[in-house]
Amino acid sequence: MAEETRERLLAAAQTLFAERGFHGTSLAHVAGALGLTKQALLYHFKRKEELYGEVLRRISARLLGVVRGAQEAQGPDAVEALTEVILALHRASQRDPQVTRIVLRELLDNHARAASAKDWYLRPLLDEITALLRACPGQSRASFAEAFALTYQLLGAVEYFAASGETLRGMYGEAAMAEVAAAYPKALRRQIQRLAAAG
Amino acid sequence: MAEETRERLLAAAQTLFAERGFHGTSLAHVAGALGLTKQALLYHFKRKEELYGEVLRRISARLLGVVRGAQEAQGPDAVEALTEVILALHRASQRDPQVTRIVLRELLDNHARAASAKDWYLRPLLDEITALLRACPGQSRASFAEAFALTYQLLGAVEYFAASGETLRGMYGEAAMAEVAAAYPKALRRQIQRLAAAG
DNA sequence: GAGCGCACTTACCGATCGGTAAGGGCTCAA
DNA sequence: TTGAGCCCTTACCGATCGGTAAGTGCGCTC
Repeated sequence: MAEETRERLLAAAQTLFAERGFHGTSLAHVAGALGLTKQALLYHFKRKEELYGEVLRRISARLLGVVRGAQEAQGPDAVEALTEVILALHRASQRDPQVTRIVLRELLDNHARAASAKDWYLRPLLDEITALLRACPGQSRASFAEAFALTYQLLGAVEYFAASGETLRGMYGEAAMAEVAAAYPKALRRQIQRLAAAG
Repeated sequence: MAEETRERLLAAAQTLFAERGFHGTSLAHVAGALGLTKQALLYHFKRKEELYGEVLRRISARLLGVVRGAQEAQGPDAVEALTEVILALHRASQRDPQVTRIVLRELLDNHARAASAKDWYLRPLLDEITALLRACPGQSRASFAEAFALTYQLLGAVEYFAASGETLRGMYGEAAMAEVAAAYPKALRRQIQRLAAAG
């Protein structure tokens, strides 16, 4: 079946793009991961950019799903919803660091392209978190810029940590980093509560 | 003079590595930025890795200089010193986003290599910030893991924002992002004071 | 002014890149 | 039994990659 091969190719491509980036990943390498030739890959995706674009599209849909899901699981309380959204992003990024890696790479590689695209694929995510933040009692009088700065601090804290995971484990050891990983969501939660609470 | 050419090659290489990554940067491209052939570059640096390594070495030395400088400019007050260190890193990353981009790329590309290197070139930076944090009254009873989590949240907030600058400007416009950039150090300062203060 | 070495060139190498062209084997319908 | 179409193959293309080998011109020393 073509559909199954397509899925497996996309999975292999996601792994390799995350690991080695767009330039560092060859079509032959992706196809080889399934025991196929690169022409089999080119049969399913006409160009390398098409393959990459499809990987990105699925990632962005999935991230948005994480955010929406966390948001809906909570009631209308903005602080709780914001907390759950950030923690859900943190959990997702820890469970599957590939996604974080690719998002970061996209930020680095295609900042020129992304800059001209008003509708960057992560923008809905940013806008939703910022809106949630401004709905919190502690930030009710915050300007867009102030709320956005806080959004980015939260997002940066989540994503940067996820991207660093493997390096940190190598540096400090598995045990020490397990402790840090346990402390991380608690610290995130505390930070959100401090800045979201009234007063 | 050889030394001057070497410096200019390193500067060009830094720009291109930041922009397109290790795999996406060719020796011919770096040399071409100076109007030279790639063999001129290979005369000064025997291998591509040697060029890249030298760029990394200078960046790490410079970052450590920023941290040490900010630390020494302050008195023995840990909260003030920590604040100044983080803000100095923020200013440096805003002034010269290339450095941030390369550090992030290194995190993504060489996590396997970096993981086996116990002395990753950014480790002193992490350790110093963590030590500063634990010297703050609000964190005096924090474990290493707890303090390290906070360190990484601060660092992530600084670096992720710097790496995103160009994309964000393209998405939200120059004016809006100028406001955010103005709000950012204030938000960082507030966050540090909240978590570092006694109580 | 002959010789020497520094800084750089042209010429070339094999490997690998993304992508095209053409064909082969398989299934299934008529 | 034949023909169509799907999925994948081998064969090949020009461009570009990092890197080697062998000069070349220029300035300096003796």
